[in-house]
Amino acid sequence: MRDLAEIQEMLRSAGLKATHQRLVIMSIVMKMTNHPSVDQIYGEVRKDHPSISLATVYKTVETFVENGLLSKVATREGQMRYDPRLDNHGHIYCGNTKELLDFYDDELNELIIDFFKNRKVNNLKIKNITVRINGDKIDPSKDVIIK
Amino acid sequence: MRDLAEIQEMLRSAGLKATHQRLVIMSIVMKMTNHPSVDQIYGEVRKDHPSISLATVYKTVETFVENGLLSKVATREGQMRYDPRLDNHGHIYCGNTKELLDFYDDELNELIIDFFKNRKVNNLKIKNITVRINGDKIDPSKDVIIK
DNA sequence: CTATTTGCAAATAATTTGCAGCTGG
DNA sequence: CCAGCTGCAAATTATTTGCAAATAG
Repeated sequence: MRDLAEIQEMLRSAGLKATHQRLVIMSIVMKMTNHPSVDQIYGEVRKDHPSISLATVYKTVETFVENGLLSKVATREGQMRYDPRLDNHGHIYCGNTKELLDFYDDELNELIIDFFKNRKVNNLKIKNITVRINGDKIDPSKDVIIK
Repeated sequence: MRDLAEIQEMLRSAGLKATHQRLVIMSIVMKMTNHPSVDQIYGEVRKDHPSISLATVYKTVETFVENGLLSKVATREGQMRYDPRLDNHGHIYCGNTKELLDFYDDELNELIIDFFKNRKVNNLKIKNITVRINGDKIDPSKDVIIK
């Protein structure tokens, strides 16, 4: 768990004012592991800080994305989710539970990087390449585990 | 270009009534190569068939997706697009032009299938695995080519 | 002090719904 | 004929915007 001073520093070095609202929102998003939607973030925020508005949550997470502090992912159904992890990773999307899960696999990353070294993609400046596994959880009360 | 009789047959064998609206919409989606949005489909539809309503286009493409005649993909920004191709393929998304392009690469498919043979994904019924390349077109007037 | 940021309420955009009337088989 | 489909308009949902008041640095 990161403390507020650290988040404050993170915001400053991104050139953003470290407002109360931003500190609250960032610390909550970092606590929520599973790619929350704006509504879910707002739901958490309002518990302790009911005066922070929904519009502020929208504006704030968008600011974070623009400044590279969060990334933004669409689910298969087009709902936007926010992810505090910025490094290269894949996603697992469970259509039945609507969960969007990170998955890390260096071997897969390497495989894909190697693959595209041998292909030439013309007229495109690649920002990133992601692998997404879509499926349904068999037992919704248990976790998905890759090994 | 597929003819109407063929589409009619396709609808019937999916257990759907071959209505005028469905024939028009399906033939237009099959003509549009680059993953149209509902609005883009509606834009084409109304040229020749101004009496077909937007709501009908929404309902119809959704019916097609439910019956496996089209697939539905969200762009990185969460906009829904419809794709007449159902086989396994990757997507290239150009952030600047908002184009969503199919890309076929058997070698990559095979690589990924092999990779997941050696991984065990527990508690998930996998529906599909897709690779998405996100980037920006360098020259928006030219095509992206992979070779 | 002042450029940014916030909260509110209203605006916009995308999609869904209820229901009466139409139509394919 | 009649279950399923369509068109319309209204409802819902998600997100954005304009602007006056608040505030970080």
